[in-house]
Parts: sequence; structure tokens; C-alpha cells
Amino acid sequence: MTKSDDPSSLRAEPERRTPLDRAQVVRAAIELIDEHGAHALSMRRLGRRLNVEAMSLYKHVDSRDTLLDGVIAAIIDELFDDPETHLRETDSWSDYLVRVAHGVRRNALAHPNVFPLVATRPPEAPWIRPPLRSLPWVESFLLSLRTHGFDADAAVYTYRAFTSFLLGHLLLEVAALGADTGPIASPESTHPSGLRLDDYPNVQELRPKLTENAAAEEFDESLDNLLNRLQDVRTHGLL
Amino acid sequence: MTKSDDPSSLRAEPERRTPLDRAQVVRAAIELIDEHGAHALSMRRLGRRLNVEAMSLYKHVDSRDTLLDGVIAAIIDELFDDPETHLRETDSWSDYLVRVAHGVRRNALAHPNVFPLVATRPPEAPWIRPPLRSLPWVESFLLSLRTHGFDADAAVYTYRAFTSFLLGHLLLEVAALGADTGPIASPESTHPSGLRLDDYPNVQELRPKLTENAAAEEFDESLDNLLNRLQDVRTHGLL
DNA sequence: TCAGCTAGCTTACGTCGTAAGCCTTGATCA
DNA sequence: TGATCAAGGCTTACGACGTAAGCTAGCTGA
Repeated sequence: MTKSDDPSSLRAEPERRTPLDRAQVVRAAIELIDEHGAHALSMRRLGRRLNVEAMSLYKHVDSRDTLLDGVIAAIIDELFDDPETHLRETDSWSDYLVRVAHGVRRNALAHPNVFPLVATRPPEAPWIRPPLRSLPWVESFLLSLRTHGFDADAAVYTYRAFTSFLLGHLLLEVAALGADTGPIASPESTHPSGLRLDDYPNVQELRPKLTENAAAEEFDESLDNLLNRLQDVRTHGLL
Repeated sequence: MTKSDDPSSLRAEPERRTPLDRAQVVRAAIELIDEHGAHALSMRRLGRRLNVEAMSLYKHVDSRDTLLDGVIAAIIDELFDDPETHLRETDSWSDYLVRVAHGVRRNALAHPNVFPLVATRPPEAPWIRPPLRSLPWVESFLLSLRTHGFDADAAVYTYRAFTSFLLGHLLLEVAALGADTGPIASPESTHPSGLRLDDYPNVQELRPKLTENAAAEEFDESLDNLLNRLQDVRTHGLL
């Protein structure tokens, strides 16, 4: 009506032939968050991106909140579908954990604006811990450990220690990456780092080192240390 | 006008004699978040709680976002003002780190709805890492370590490892505590844990253990392990 | 006394999530 | 073929939100 029937465009835009579905909505939401951060995901904006009115999205999604849950589910399903993140015949338990850890890290770095959601939105049950926050994941993880000699206590302990490790390291790595883990994003880096450091001599002196990015090495080293600890737990039990 | 001049209350509510100030606004915001979660902090609601119109808050605060930054600053200042979290004459470096860790944990558990903000809002600079996310904190932390024999590299390394450790453990502990780290809070725990576990035998079997809360012990043990690792770094350097 | 400032209030705008209901189109079936 | 119907769009509308702009009452100090 307004200006859409520009005669020069017989079928200018894709002119949706096939109807939208939930998967497309979720995918578009992920793209939008990847590009502009979670605060930019509004139903109207998402509709615009899909050439659809905001209200039409509700044919495919119950609410914005469940859409966000869908985004998270999609991301961790993507991770779950990565064969690298599953136990192999030839694996030792530590090979397995290393591959899972690296898979999660890849996943987090691929979607730095989504990861804070994965980290902080309430999980389905309080004992399901981000970032391994789906039942399939918990099941797969526990099973893999138990088939490699972890008893019940050690497996659960490992689940908790491993998720804590992942969350701490990756949330900070992703945040340092400039992800707008919070509301506002880029434009207010008013001065590239116009902090008054005069009263903080140690910070001032160490700032070059503080800004160095050694995330990958530190992740691996900390992981290695965790694995050593878990080996004790596995063979000697808790305490 | 509406119903506020109930004659039975000559001065029913405090009837503000002294004007509001920024500190009171921040304090009220913290209370509101503590009670109802961050999603419940709107300028209008906050105004209501302070018997003031929403717009009046802008006399004391630049925007909702800077108010949130103020909330975070207040929380970590509270932590900084706790003498338990600072180096003592009699301390070894590990005594110090243990007390800081426990201080942060106390702080997080005292404000479980605020901690996710502390964890995920963008810090002033990318190398300032939650939850020790103020310049005074970084300075104090680095100085304390260096006065105990950490060289520059080891001190910075420790800052990073320590913050990762705190963030991972405490964010998950606070989340399990039922904090609404995300938008919605309590009412939709429709069924106390109505998850279909039929297809997840390991989860099903281990669920009692998964729901056990051993956060305190695990925090301490993981901390102890971290300290051992740091001891190596302190005495032998990195790598 | 009176100018000026402070800390409130009022109004208004644009955006948000979403409830309710309408319209078009293509498939189903008599 | 024509009637029926559901799916998947669209329109309108409501209340809450953040906040820009401007108003005003009452205190301060000259």
C-alpha cells in the first residue's frame, strides 16, 4: 500500500513464497544478536528483518522470552551436534573433556553476544548448569564419564567443576572480546581507554601486561590443571 | 491528590523532609533488585518506592544504565570496604587470597540478584575483570601480590585466574540459589521439577546427587587447588 | 525583597511486548 | 466447481517503559 508496490520490483524482495517457521525465526534472532547484541532483539526489529510484522512472529513463537530460550537451545544444540564434542572409541576420558571444552569455547567465540545469555538465563532446573545446560548434554556428559570409570559421585563432581571452569573462563574471554554482555554496546567507548590511572601505580605499570590476550593459553593450562585434579577424584574418590 | 492524603496519617509516610540524593537512589535500586530481580528495576517503580515521580530520579542519576553502573559500583565498594578483604600484616599471600575469595562469595550470596549484573555488564575497560571490577580493586590486588613476591607476570596471571575462578563458581552458585539471573523469576516453576527424565537414565539415577548442594566445599576445594597452582607460578614463574 | 537555584512535578514522544481480531490464500472435500 | 477451513499473514490498540523538555514551589543568600 504505502510504497511497497514499486513497479520496478516485480518480485523485488524474496517475496516470501514459503511461510516462515519457528526455526527461521530463531535463526534470524541469533543473527540479530550476533550482529547487534541481545538488547537489539525486539520483536519489531526481528519482524523487519524477516519482512513481516512483529505480531506475525507470534504465530511461531509464544513470547520474546521463549524466543530467547529458543536461541539458547539452538546454540547448545549446535554444540551438541558437533561430533567433536562427543566421546569416541579411541578417547581417554581426558581426551573427551578436552574436546568438549574446546568445542564449548569455539561455540562461545562464534557467538560472543549470545554466550552471556547462555551463561545467565535461568536453566530448566537449578541443577542444570550453564553452559552445558540441556538434558541431552547432561546425560551425554555423565554417561561418557561413567563409561570411563567415574563413579556416581565423581561424575557429578566433574560436571560441576567442569561447568564452573567453562563459565568463568569463557564469560570473561567473551566479555573482553568487546561483546556487549550488558545492555549498551560500542558507541560509548568514548575514549579508547581514558581511565585516570594516576592514583593506581601498579595498574599503570602493569597495564601492558593486563591488556595482553593470553586467553587461549590460560584456558588450556587451567583446563589441564582441572584434569589433573579430576584424575585424583576419579581414582581415589572424593576427599 | 488521589488518595495520598489519608487524614488518618498526619505524616503517615516519612513525608520526605530532606531531599533525595544519589546514594539513596542507588540504595533503593539495590533493595528493589534484591527483592524482585533486575528486570523489576524500572524508573517508575523505583520512583514509587521513593515516593517520587520517575522523572525526579533524573535529578540524581543520568540514566537507567548509569544507575545500574552505580548499583554495581556500590556493591563492589561494599566489598572493598570490608576489612576482611584486604591484606594484613600477618597474612601470607594465600591467606589473603582466601579471605578475598570468601569476601566476594559472601558479597555475592548477600545480593544474589545483583551478582549477575556484576558478572556480565561491560566493565570500564576490557582488562578490568568481574567480579573484581574497579580500579581500586585491581590496584589493591596487584599490590598485595607484589608485596608477597609475585613478579609482574605472576601477579597479572593471578588476577586473571582468580577472577575466572570466582566468576565461574559464584555465578553458578547464585543461579542455583534461584536468583533470577535472567528476566523472569519464580512463578513459572510450574511443576517443582516436572522434567521428563525418562530418556535420560544417567540423569535420572544421579538426580539426587545433582541436586545436593556442596557449593561451599567445592568452592573451597577448587580455591585450594588454584592456590597450589599459583604457588608454582609464584616461585617458578610462568611456564 | 527578590533573584536564582534545587528538587520536585507534568506532559509528551517513541519504543516495547503482546492481546484481540481481521483478511487472504491455498488445500480439502462434496 | 464451489464451499469450507486453517495457516499465516496484517491492523489496531493497550499499558509500561526510558527519557526530553519545560514548569513550579520553596529555600538560600544578597
